[in-house]
Amino acid sequence: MFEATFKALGEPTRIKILRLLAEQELCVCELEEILEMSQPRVSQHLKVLKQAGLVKERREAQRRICSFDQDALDQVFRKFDCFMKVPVNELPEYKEMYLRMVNLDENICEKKACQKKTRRIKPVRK
Amino acid sequence: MFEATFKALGEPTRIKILRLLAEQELCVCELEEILEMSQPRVSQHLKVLKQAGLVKERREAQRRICSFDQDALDQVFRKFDCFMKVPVNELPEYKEMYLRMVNLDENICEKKACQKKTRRIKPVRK
DNA sequence: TTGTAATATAAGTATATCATTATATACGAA
DNA sequence: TTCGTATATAATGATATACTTATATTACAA
Repeated sequence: MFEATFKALGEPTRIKILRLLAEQELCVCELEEILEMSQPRVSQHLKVLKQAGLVKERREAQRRICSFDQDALDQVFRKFDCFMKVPVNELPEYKEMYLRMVNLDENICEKKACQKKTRRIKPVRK
Repeated sequence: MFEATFKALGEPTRIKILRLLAEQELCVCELEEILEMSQPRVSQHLKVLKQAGLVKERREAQRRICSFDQDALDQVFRKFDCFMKVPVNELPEYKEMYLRMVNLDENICEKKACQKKTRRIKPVRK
């Protein structure tokens, strides 16, 4: 859910595009000029941003005017904040992990080390 | 600056680790058990999270106990929010882009199309 | 209806990232 | 000081991502 958003934000070119769009709406061609980047490069990054819901598009003649969706971003951040702060046992997708967490053995590490030892056929220590 | 953070958050395994650490501090071995993942896998993702400043580490005998740094995350988000909301001409690293933006030619697209046309040696249209 | 502007997509390549297996390191206990 | 636990790192392979060049698509204008 927020993965696409964070991935989109984790790339410098996309950050630049987003920052410019936060200032004013721009078409692909204008971004190309401002960023001094090739048209496919801009276009491809815009696609990622649109799929992440961070950029909206409006058409005007042949141009596609892009704009930054601040509300969408705020919403993702709010959701992420909730996700991180709610007790983990209230997250269905973490149910199994939660059970393993509360049932953690004090000596879990030693047990694992033991497993490794038996698995290790040829230790070959220098 | 926030790039490392967003990159770190844009990966499902790291999100899981972070979410678990938000519940309680855990050592590598315990994460390994809860996530049912290999030790190097957990260790490598933790490294990314630590480098992004999202995870802190405390030593206790041989174990390294990891914890989630909520304050660091909050701070990154606040900084990002400022970055996105401040006027772009106040961002030194955007100075040149800003100048190109305010000097945008109305007919920038047509000019670019013209450049392409002269560059295109062999159009070879089917 | 055809040409062209504006943008998207495809193909190819280079680099980055993720996972695994194997090995190294660091430190405490015996 | 040696052994074993806990973790880190290296090497490798597979997949993903970013960028370029080339081409396709779409819609307006003549």
